[in-house]
Amino acid sequence: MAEDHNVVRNGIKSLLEHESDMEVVGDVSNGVEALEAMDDGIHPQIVLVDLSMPEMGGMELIRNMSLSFPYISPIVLSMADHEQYVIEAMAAGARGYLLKNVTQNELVFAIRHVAGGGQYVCSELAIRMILKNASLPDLVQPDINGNFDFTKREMEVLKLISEGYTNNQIADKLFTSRRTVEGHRQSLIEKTGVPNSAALIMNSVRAGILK
Amino acid sequence: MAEDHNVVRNGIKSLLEHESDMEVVGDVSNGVEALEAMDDGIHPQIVLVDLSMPEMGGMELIRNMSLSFPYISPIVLSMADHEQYVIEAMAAGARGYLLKNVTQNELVFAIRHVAGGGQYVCSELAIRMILKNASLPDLVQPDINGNFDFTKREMEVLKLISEGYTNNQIADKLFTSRRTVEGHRQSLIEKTGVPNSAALIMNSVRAGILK
DNA sequence: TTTTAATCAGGTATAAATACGCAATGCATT
DNA sequence: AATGCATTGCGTATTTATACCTGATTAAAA
Repeated sequence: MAEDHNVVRNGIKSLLEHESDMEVVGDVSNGVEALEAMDDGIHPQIVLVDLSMPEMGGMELIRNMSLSFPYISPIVLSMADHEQYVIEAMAAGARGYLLKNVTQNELVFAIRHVAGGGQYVCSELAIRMILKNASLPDLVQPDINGNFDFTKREMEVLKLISEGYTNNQIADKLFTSRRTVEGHRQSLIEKTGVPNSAALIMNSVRAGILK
Repeated sequence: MAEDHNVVRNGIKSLLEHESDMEVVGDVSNGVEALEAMDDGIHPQIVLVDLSMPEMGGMELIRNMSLSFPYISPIVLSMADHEQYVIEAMAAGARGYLLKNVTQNELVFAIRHVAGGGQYVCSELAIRMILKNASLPDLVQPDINGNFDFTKREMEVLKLISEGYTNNQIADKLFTSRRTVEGHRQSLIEKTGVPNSAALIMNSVRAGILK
């Protein structure tokens, strides 16, 4: 555990020690101490990391850890419920992100889940982010899609083109002939009024047809 | 439980009955039967709902439930990992969404969490949706794609490629030779580790390099 | 100062895409 | 029954892209 508030640290510590399959092998109050402990051979499966700590904060600790000790999984345990932090932390190498108001059950589950190789964001944050970020695309895209009318087959071909497959490879995947795929490709290009496949992809992404 | 595959239903059922605080009070194989059971007075705290069922599917069941039995919490348990389904289901009134490949631990935790008034989306889906829909361009993608450092010239060429120009046309615009442009194009493709220009564009847009 | 990286450029060869014309099938709508 | 449309498929020709190789110049970094 890396957490600068003693009360919090000890509270969570005693909480976890009640779990028969968990053991707190070290607790430090900032990132520098955490790295020192790991250099000294303390290599836990999981490190619970607070974001705001003196000396070296949690984000920097995670970045350092993922370079030096990639097999140790950091889980952020923070009060900061800014969604950007979640993204940033996960990008930096965190395997989980928990708010400090999670229940004991969720904390324990998250630790086991990450220890088992999973990733976890606490449900409160996850739900909020999902409903917030995903509601727009759902409403916007159907409208944008309306302007183009690609057929099902053309959509399949379009997707495979965007993934870099050649006409021959696409033909194999769709169990049809190269010439047919060529036909679909051309019809895609004609419909979008674009000179070639690169521009077709660009256009389709902009129009929200490709994700 | 509302699930049309007997084996699945019975498997999960026996799984849950091992939990001392859980009891399966009814199991049906489609939405109509589920509503009938509730009309007959069977009012569980939680209903595990499969999306694809005959007669009445899970989505419709959830919509009906949230009108007639708002105090019963539906949790989707489905193989469908389309992200739109998550949004749709939650909007329809589901309090949770689980993929069928969740671990027993996660299933049990999710049920308790929802029973306690929370909402839950299984971590696999949650993580995927969060990282995908949030501002990937700035934070996540650079880490995933790693070695994206295109030079100024490469960026110019990349932009022109995305606009559909051929190597020759690009050469004219940049007052250089076709061969040089070809070189830049290849280096772009190599750096991104992608097979051709269409995939290059797709990748660059996703990474937020092209806008 | 040596080295690295970017930009430039040519050669050669193959693979792939683009452009055009043509036509049969199946499927749904009118 | 007829119409439109999607899907399928072939042939031919040209253009473009891709995959290798090579090397020169310049500017910045080690």
